[in-house]
Amino acid sequence: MHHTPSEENYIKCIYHLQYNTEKVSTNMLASTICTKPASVTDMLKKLQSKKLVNYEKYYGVKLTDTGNKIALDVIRKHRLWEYFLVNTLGFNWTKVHEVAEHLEHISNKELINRLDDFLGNTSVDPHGDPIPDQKGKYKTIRQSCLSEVPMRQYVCVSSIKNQSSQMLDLLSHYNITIGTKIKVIRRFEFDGSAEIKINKSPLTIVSELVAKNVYCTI
Amino acid sequence: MHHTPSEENYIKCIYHLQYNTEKVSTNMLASTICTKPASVTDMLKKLQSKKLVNYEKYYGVKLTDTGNKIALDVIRKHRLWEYFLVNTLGFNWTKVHEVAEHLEHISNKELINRLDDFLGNTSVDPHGDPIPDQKGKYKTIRQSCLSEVPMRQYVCVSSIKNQSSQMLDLLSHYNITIGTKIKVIRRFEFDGSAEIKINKSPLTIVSELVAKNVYCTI
DNA sequence: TATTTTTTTTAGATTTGTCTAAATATTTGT
DNA sequence: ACAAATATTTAGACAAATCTAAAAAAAATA
Repeated sequence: MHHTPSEENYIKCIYHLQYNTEKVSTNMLASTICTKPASVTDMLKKLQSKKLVNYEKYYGVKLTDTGNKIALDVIRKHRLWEYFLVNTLGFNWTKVHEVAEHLEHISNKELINRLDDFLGNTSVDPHGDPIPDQKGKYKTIRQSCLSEVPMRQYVCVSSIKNQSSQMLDLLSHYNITIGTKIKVIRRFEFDGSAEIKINKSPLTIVSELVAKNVYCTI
Repeated sequence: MHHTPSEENYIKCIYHLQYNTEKVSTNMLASTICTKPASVTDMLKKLQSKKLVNYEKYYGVKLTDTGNKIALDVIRKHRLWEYFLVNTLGFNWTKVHEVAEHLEHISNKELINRLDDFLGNTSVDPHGDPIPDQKGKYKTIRQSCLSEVPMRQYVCVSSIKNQSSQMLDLLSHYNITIGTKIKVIRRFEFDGSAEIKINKSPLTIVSELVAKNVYCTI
C-alpha cells in the first residue's frame, strides 16, 4: 500500500513524539509539523480510517503496529540518505536534514536496499542515530549525556539529541562530531555548565543545554 | 521560484516532444503523460500564466526560454540520477527510469552539484543521452541509427531512442548496451531488418524497429 | 463548584490537479 | 464546400491537504 508524503510525515512525527509521551496530542503535532490543529484533526481521522493510528477524540493518538512499521521504514530511508549525503557526497552534517526530508519519501525497495549495501549496511547515521534494518530492527546503544557522564575519563560522542541547525552549528564551532573524545573536568552547579576537554585541545566550557543534548558512550 | 512535480513533468514532456514537432498539441501531451486532454488544457493555462510556455488555444504550445531552462534542469537531474543508479548502485539500466522520475523532482542545487562531482562530471547517461551542465549546455554527438549507418564497418552504440522497458529488455537479450561494437552485414529490403554482428558473437538479425532506435557513432 | 482558559473539533472555504460530459473549433474526406 | 470525424476547450465536480472562524470539550484556577 502507498502513502502520501504528508501521511508519512505525520506518522514519523507521531513516532518521534511517542518516545517521550505515551499519547500524542493534537497541538504537539501541529507545532512540530508547523501546521494548524484543525489540519491535524483532519489528518488523524484519515490515518484512523486507514488503521495506521488509534485516535480518540479529545484524548490523543498512538500508532498501530502497521503505523509503527511505516514510521520505521521512513526513518530508515531518512537516515540512510543522511549517511549517503555526508559520507558519499561530502555534505556538512548540519545541512543534510532538509534534503533527507525529501529523499525519505521515495519508496522503492530495490533503491533502498542497494543504497544500504553500497553504504556498507551501516547501523548509525551521521548524528549517531541508529538505522533500522529492513524489518525495522535496530540496536540501541547504552549512552548518557555530558551532564551525567562520569568525570575525568574520556567518553565518546555517540549521538546528538537536539538536531536543530543552530545546535549543529554550535557543535561545529566546538569541533564536536560523532566519535569525538571528550573528558568532563568540572561541573558548575550555578548554571549547570561544564568544563570539558575536547580531544587534545585546551579546556572549554559548554552550557547546560549543550551538556544535556550531547550523548556519549563510556 | 519553485515548481510542482506535475508542472515539471509537463515542461519536460513538452521539451521532448518539441524535438520532433515545432508546436506540441494537447492530445500528444495527454497521451505521453497518461492523462486526459482536459487536464492538459488546464495545466497549459497555468504554465502560460507563469510564463513558462507560449500557449495558443486550439493551436499548440511551445516552451519559453524560462521553460526551456527548467526542462534542461529537470533532465540534468534525471540523467545524473540514472547514471548514479546504474554506475554507483548497480541497477540494471532497464529499471532506472521509474526511480529517476521521482528523484528528478528534488531541487537542491548543492545536492545536484555534489552528485555531479561525485560521478566525475560525466556527460552521458546510461542510455547514451547527454547530461546538460549547470547552465543547461550539453554536447551533441554525431550519430546515426543502425538502418542508416555504413555497412561492413564496426560502429559503436551511443544511445537508444525508444527507451521503453520492453525495448531495453530486448536489447539486454541481444547483449547490446552503450559502447557495444556492431557491424551491419546485410539489410533486407522486404521488412527493413538487418543482419548484424554484435561484438564477436555469431551473426543475428534485428527488426527495422530496433534498427531505427539504436544510434551509433562511426 | 463555577468560571475562565486552553485544547480540540466542526463547518465551511480554498488550492491543486485531476476527471467526465458537453460544447465548440478544426481537420478530413468526398 | 459540406458533412463527418477528430481535436480541443469549457463547465462543473471531486479528492487531498490545507486554512479560518466558530463551537464544543477538557483542564486550570479562583
